[in-house]
Amino acid sequence: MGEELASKESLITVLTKKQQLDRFLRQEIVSGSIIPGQVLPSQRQLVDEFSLARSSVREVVQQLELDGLISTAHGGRSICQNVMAQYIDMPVEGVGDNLAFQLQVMEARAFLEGEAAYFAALRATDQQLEDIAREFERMQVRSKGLTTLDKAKADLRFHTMIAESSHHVLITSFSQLFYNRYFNAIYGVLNRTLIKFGRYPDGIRMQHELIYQALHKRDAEQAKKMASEHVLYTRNLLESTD
Amino acid sequence: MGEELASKESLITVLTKKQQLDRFLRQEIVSGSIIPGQVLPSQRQLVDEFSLARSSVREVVQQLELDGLISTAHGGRSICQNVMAQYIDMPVEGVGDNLAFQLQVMEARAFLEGEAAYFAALRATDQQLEDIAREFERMQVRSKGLTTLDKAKADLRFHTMIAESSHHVLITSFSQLFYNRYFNAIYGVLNRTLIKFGRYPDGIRMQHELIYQALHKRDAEQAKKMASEHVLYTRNLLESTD
DNA sequence: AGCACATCCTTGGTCAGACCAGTTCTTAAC
DNA sequence: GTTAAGAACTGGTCTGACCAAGGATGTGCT
Repeated sequence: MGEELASKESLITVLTKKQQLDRFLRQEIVSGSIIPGQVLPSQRQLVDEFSLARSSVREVVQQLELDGLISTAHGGRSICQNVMAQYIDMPVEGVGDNLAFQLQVMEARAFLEGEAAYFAALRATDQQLEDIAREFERMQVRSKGLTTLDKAKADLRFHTMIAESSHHVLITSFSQLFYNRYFNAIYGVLNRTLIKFGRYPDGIRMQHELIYQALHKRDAEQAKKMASEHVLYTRNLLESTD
Repeated sequence: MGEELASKESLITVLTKKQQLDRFLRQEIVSGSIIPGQVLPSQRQLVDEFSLARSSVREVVQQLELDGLISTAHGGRSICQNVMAQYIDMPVEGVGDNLAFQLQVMEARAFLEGEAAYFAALRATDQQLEDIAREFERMQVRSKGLTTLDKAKADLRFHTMIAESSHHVLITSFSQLFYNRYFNAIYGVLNRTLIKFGRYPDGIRMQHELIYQALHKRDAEQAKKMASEHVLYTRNLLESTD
């Protein structure tokens, strides 16, 4: 019984500085404060901030690398890795133009956008909401003079910012991969709607606004609904061009 | 997969001393040169033998610990901690022989095998399909002279290869844990069928072949069906021994 | 003898400071 | 504006030291 007490005490014992650093970095990554692709604080910075020897900092950082959460490069900075990247390998090429495939992509995207918006509404910083608002305004102002490709990129950026604001490592990671991988498919959707209607439907602009408003009010359910509907709207546009 | 990359690298670049030490220690453990419970060379010994700084030795040793291969104790020696033992030994004694438990295991396995086969049909590399074919042939050729235990291991290996071919992290991870943890239960199934019928029923061999054929044709639905049926067949055999 | 206790040596854990070898940002020359 | 040299980073490794926690040893006592 004395042993049990002792073990309970061990649960209470304060974290060592090394453990604090480990927990801090993992928290930063998992919570989305450090987004995949962003750099981590340098080891020497961490030495100062956590009052540790660099050898100890290195052991923590090295473990993160072995866990696949970050990558280090001799001479360069340590970079937060996309945790999904190692698991996802989409081997098929050339399917970006396939309509059925594009429809599938939109299905997945509807779910993803919904989740991203949901968490973004809950967890986005005020700064991030401002950034999203600014990006949204820019999209409208410049919408006249843009090519379809630029439109697609702007659309991508808008949704990427929302995903990053979710502070959810899985959503951020997956959306990064997703968008990069299937940009062509998304671009194809915009192109088809342009061909069919001669211009981009007003619905898209309106939906973007509804999404932003829900985010601004931090109405998570509404944000999820709007984001999901937006994608499904685009999906239906796509299907109707068939 | 990681092994392939690592071995390819080793053909090109010379191993660093750190990598040499890492490989040496893992080899000692995996090959059984260092038996579970035995002590590892002290870090200072390794410093001398491999002409490394102790900080570098520590980084290697620490990784082994985090991989669960060894345990370290402040002031004491580092001790080999073979991972296999912890999974193959059943946590609760006698539960491996419990029929109801075995039936439950088979239920779960039916689902798992189905999913694994489904994704394997879609995503296995040609190399992996060849490996599975070769393993399948070996199972048949040597089937006469094998003990029940060897049979169970071969069966396990066959299904493990399929799971790994699924390229699906959840399936792979779970099946690894699952198989290791409930190996005894699976072994019990084979043993019961042997006791009841005096030999292994032909159905199993045939079903294995059907699974492989579906994989070879990359017919995902068929593969899922065959794999699931195979396990349910074994499950029914088990139940009929009651 | 057998047992308890203090001691010393070895071990793993941590630290500080240094050097090397790459990368990245500045800056000055063109 | 471009480009090339260099300064100022970065991560990777090394050295040598100290600390704290076993484990072994020896001593003293009963």
